[in-house]
Amino acid sequence: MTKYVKQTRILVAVDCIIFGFDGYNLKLLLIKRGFEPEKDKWSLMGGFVQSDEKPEEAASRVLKQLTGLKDVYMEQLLVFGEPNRDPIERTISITYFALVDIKKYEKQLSDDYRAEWFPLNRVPKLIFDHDRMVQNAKRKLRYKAALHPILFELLPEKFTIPQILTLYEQVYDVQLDKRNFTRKLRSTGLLIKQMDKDKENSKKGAFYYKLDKATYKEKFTKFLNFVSNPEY
Amino acid sequence: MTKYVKQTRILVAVDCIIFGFDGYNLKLLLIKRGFEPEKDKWSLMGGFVQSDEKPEEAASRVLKQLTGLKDVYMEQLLVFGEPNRDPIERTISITYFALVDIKKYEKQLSDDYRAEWFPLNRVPKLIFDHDRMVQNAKRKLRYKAALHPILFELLPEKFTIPQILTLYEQVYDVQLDKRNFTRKLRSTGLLIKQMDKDKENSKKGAFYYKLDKATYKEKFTKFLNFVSNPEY
DNA sequence: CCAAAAGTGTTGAACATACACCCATGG
DNA sequence: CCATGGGTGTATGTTCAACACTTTTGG
Repeated sequence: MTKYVKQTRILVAVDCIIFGFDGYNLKLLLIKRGFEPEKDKWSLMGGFVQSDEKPEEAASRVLKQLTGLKDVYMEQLLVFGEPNRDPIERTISITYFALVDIKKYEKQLSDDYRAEWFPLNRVPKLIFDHDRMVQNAKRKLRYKAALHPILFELLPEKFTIPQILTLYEQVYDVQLDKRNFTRKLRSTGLLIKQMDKDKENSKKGAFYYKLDKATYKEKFTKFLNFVSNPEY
Repeated sequence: MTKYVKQTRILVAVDCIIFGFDGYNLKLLLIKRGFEPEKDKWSLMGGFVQSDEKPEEAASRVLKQLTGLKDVYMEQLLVFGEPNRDPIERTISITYFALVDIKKYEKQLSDDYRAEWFPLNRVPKLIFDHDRMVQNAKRKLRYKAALHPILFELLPEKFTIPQILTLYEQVYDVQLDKRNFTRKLRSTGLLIKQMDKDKENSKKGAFYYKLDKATYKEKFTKFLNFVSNPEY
């Protein structure tokens, strides 16, 4: 059968907004662009969708290239498609956000792409419309995390309650009451208490917890309420 | 400057999942496809993104072509991009949902495209992956409408509380308590009571309301709670 | 006058918030 | 022994869900 005639074919790219949490700050992984235009400027990690590839496969591939990680939590966000967003040639970009455990990220790989983690409030100016992409992703992260337990994806396998608290405070830029927060968290049934403690951050030490994977999956679509009236 | 070499250019389309409400049932607007492949099969309304056009402009254009309506509530949903989803040539489709006041839709225009409204539970088999697109849009509609007052976009300028109740019941396929629902609705401050009544559906007659546009805009991003623990 | 739909009122339970205190321990 | 951060407990107000009754009017 014949092709669709007289229609414009367009370059399709993916761009990844990669969030990480180091225990203190929420961070964004950026790279220095290796080719023209805008060579050596800060940019999101991205790549073109190949001819035999689904967009989500392209996003996973790109993420793996940069971080060495697979099976990472990713979610499709907005498409950015203004005709002139890329000065070289029209390119439509599908954005994804990725939530990674920053400690699993292998430092040496970053050097290939000259990657760097930036605290969210110190992100440099980015190329093209990548600033808007980041804004949108931050907004979406807040929105989603207010209702679903996705922030656990940012934590290592073993984590403490004070760590989660800090994470939520970082994401929403608010102070939370640790007592009420702890109660809510425990009541979800998502946590399994471990026997050992993290003694790095305090003298008393804080118990480690693991995520109850079964409950996590089951309750993922249920609406939670860790943050009341979040701004997003 | 040179173009990006050796990359695949791909057809980019938009497909619109158009919801309407006739006072009794939630409906979907479909067309009979006018060209091969899959000519004369039921399909979503769609079109290719033109070379000078943003994707959202393409979606608005396509919607206007079919319904004659502009300034319609639209929202970008998922991108469907499997390499073989269109058998003729690879096409990536960006989906949008549109919420229209069914009464503003002019019947005669539909004939050009052989369009028809289908109650959501009687939607025929659609071409390609359009079934999945509809499923996704239904899910997203439920999700969004549980938290934000978007369903007002489906109602005419003047509407009654029993009408909104029916609408929510249709969307979530549940029975709601009219007393609790009415109280929640009134407490939002979104409604302005009119002096006249709709006498079509009951002997007593139900007061008309209008949407308070200012409050609507202001409260749009606030989380509401018309439906508790919605399935989505 | 009565059926059918609109509209108002009450109450107990669940949940959220605000706030105060004890615990463990490294230095 | 004390400063520091971890952890538990309680009282109060708000919100939600369950439920019963009155109002209006066309036929």
